Amino acid sequence: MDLFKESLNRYRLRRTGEMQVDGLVFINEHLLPLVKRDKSLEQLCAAASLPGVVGHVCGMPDIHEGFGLPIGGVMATAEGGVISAGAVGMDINCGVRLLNTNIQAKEVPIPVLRKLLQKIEEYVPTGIGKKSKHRDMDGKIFESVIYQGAGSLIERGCGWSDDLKNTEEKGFLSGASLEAVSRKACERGKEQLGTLGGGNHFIEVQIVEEVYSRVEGDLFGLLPGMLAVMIHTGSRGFGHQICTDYSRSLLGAAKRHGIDLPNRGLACAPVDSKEGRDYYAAMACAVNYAFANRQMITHDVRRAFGDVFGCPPETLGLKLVYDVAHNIAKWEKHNGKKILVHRKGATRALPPGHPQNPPSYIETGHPVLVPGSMGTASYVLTGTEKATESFYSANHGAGRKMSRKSAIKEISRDQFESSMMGVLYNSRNYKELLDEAPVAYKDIDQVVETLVAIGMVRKIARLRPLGVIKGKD
DNA sequence: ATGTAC
Repeated sequence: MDLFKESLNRYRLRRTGEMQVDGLVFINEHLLPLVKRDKSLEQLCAAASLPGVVGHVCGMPDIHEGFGLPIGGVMATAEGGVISAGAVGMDINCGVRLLNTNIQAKEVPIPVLRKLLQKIEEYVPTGIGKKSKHRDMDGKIFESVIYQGAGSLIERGCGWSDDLKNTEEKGFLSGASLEAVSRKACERGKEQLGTLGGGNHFIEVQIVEEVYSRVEGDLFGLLPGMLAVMIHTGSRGFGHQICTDYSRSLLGAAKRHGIDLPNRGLACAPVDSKEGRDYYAAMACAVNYAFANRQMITHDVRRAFGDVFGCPPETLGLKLVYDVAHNIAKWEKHNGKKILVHRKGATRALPPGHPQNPPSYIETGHPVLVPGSMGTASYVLTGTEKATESFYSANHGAGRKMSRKSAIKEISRDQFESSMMGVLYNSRNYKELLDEAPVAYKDIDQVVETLVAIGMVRKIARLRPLGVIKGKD
């Protein structure tokens, strides 16, 4: 593997062997050794060998090994190129949304915060395999969610009209078709709308700890000392099943279309083939489902705030700052060409003035939401014109540095508890949260500063967790 | 990430 430093925090993986394009890795000296311990750079090289890949295959500073494309990877293909399920990820449209509030954190004593977390948990089922409490949301409503995304729920009173304009793609991707989705996936999906899930998914009550740029902070409704709520979840068992189904069928498709796969995780088919079109249609279903899932949880979080503070939720602010997808493939125009950008553990980060920004954020660029690990800070960023090489993408979080298995084995109780000082969390048994312990993740400040130093993103605000809800069994 | 199994 031929990796060399080209400029500050920017490394080139030069084309060798089957690679069609170079790779670019945005990383600093502190993070690079962590990345070299796993197979993520090899996985970038493998992705660079797929037919029709264009530009550079990119690695973000939070990159780590995944199934197919590494998490923290961006791969774009041209019309006539391929689409790959493993380059989107298991959790299709895993993403983050942020709500602001007009509540001063210092006015909320710990017992009230605890009550708030309990009330949210009462409304939002958390953990693997959990089912929706919105039993009225199955059947017909499932179908409208699949085709209309978050808007379908807002029409039904589970949200405010402004929510949609502050959601990436207005909460819906066109081209969805349930005909491309297995019955099994639908059965799983129907039962899980409005559930959090497990793993790195969370709902956090945060304090706006620092605002770096007043103009954007004011525009996003993020003022120092105020409470905010961050929601991190995706398409649950629905998207997972779709990825599982297509990872298999795309293997056969690749073979039929004469594509020599570097590994099974990158199973793919030409975008204009039957299999490629079907995967896109199924992925769009899961994208819309995930936007709706975050919308439903938003609705439940607002209800919980209203209950605990004893007033209508809209009097507490609770406006949707933004909602971004972290795992998605989308047709976008770059340099005048229509390309299919696969982002897996990467966030779109449009620069100011870009027409795809919502009108209210056109002057600044939309908020880029980057969650830290449980117990550590999250960031709100904006994109810049310098991120053209990554197709206007930024990192999606801190990124793991330990596997779940080794985290459970190696992290002590003392280490866990000291890393969670000052943060409420919903478990008495620290062991069930060990795989998500802050020490299992890279340093979020290092990760964010890597891109800030290059000028690919700007810091707007830093949010510190006060209370976190994680999924557990 | 995930009813951690075809």
